[in-house]
Amino acid sequence: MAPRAYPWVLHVDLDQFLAAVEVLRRPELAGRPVIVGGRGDPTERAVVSTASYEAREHGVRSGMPLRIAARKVPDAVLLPVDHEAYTEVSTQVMDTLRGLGMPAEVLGWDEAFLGYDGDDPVTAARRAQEAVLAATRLHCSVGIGDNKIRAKTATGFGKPAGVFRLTADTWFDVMGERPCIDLWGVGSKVSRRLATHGITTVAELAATDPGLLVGEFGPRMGPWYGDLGHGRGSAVVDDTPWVARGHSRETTYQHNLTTAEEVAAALQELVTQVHTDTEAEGRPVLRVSLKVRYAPFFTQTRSTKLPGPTRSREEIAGAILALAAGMEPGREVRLLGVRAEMVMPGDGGSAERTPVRGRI
DNA sequence: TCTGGGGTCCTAGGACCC
DNA sequence: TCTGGGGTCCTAGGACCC
Repeated sequence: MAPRAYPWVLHVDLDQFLAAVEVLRRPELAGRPVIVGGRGDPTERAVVSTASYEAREHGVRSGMPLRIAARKVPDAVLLPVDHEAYTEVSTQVMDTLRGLGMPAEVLGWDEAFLGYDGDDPVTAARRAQEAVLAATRLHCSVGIGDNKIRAKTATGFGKPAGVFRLTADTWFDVMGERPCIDLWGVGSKVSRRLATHGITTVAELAATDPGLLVGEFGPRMGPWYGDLGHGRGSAVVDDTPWVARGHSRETTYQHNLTTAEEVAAALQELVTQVHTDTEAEGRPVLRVSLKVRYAPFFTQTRSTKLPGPTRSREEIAGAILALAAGMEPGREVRLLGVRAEMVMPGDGGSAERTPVRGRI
């Protein structure tokens, strides 16, 4: 199906996805606080990926250091992240959704937009929930909106396992008095910058002079934030398969690297991983970047355009090592990362991009 | 409390060219 | 001797999301 706008957009979001998958294969964990993150070892440098609702009751959140989470909930079950397992279940979920006859735009492991062209979106949402439950025994929440922003926002009010509808007519009743940071795309930094202009709620953001927002955030982001305040956005659901612009691998080392030899060996490993990822797609690499996080937590990135597209591991390694030559000697390294940007299919590597912010 | 990993897009400044 | 204006490319950094 060619991407097009739909009168209704459904946003399907699995409830506590990683934790739910773990409980599925270990039913004795049902009802217990389950925390999935890192290698499941709270003494390591790692963070929480997903916590079950029982663990969230104790204040555990995604992104929290595993050590802190374990301290908050001493009797929690800590489990390692199992990418393969989640990918497999995610594929089942997305195939199930596509089987409903609506286009599905997949957002990650556990989320998708569906386009619905009919007059009973609530029934369509219930059908999606039932189908996912029947196929995988997983519960999901569904937000219904007249565009993607409102559908995505609605989902939060439907959790867990519910359905919620949000449209232009109800947007300000539901969201108007909420803080701007509740908006999808507004984080802590932007919310603070808005606050310096006295803008703290969604309704205030919507009422702000667009010129002020352009002055503060630039010609693209300014109008984007203004629209966000109104809940305005695209209703186009695009189910064409995702094509990555690049691949990256990074590692936070359990013990800081201290010697040039350690750094060189670690970079070779990361280059090999990234090269394997890009080769899996058979697409040449055009640009590489090196990310270095020095202890205690200072991050730098360096990137370079390659002389031409290449599929050679050695050429990529050479470019990364050249960038690494600029590293500060003698400084302990907490993290190293390597990224490779590939030529986009059907493109010499210089074609214009379709901006997602303008599309969503 | 001490901060993962894999992605995307936007902005800004400098270089370079006409 | 002091110095325009616009366009494009490249790189670094910022912000956000799942």
